[in-house]
Amino acid sequence: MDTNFPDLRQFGGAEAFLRVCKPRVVLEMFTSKWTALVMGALLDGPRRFSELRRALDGITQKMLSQTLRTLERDGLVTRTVFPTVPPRVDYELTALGRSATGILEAIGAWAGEHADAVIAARTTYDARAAEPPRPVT
Amino acid sequence: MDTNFPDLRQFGGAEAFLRVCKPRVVLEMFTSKWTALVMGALLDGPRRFSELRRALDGITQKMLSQTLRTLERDGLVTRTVFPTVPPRVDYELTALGRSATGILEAIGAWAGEHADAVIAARTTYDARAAEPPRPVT
DNA sequence: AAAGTTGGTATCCATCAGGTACCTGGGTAC
DNA sequence: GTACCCAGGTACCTGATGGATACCAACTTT
Repeated sequence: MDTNFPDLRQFGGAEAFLRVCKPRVVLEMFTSKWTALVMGALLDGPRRFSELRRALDGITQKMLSQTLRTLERDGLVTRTVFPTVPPRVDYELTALGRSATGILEAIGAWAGEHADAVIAARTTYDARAAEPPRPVT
Repeated sequence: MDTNFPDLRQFGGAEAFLRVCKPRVVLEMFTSKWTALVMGALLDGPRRFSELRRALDGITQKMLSQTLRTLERDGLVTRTVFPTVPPRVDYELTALGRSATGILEAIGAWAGEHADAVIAARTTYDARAAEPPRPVT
């Protein structure tokens, strides 16, 4: 089965390839700790900052605003400021953002089917690694 | 649209929730720099260590063996040692591992459709951020 | 005897994500 | 006066990730 794994030398090595690889860009959108959770909390519709902060019980202000800033920069979330008093800021998934949650659903679906197998494999592996070393007969 | 975002307080906060969240376990399988690339290089069939090292032009021995060790622990890859000389070690995707590449394909598919939009959004956002600050009329 | 091949491990170091703590600043409630 | 709400910003600290380098144990080749 000849799948088309690229010849990385043509890109100047793996490092250079990773910098131009679009799936990698997408993958990195979700690698940060809070991204998926914040997007999940926005699925039901727009939310304001303090609502999110409560929904994501335990997130710090810094990480919430940092995560939202990144999502906004990537075009996944809009930020709307109402110049009322007290100030109010709404965050809402864009169409792009909603479509991106499809990836999270795919991960969730696979996790539903296979996460237990992964966890079991880890347990087995760790148990084997902890065994007393073989006597060198 | 009432999607079922969990009440994190019931888990003792987001931090505690993340520790038991299976999609999170799966997500973290792919967060490390080389995982996806190594799995991609194994799609065509079993490969030995030095073949992978050449295919992943630029990866260090340490990172390759570390990544493979993690994949083996998660049950995605098997490691077969041939006690020949010089030593030979084959790595091969398990059925679980092959099914996990489906996630990478989903990411790749979404990237094909939307990565440009994300990149464009970033450019726009960065340009706006670099604008001279508004005069406070 | 020296050097190469294979598949590693050990050690040190730089970078960075994430967390803590404290700041702003206008307005309201006590 | 004091304290707290909102929506953040900023400085500093730490632990994990990953990279560079050196070393290793066979055994073969030159």
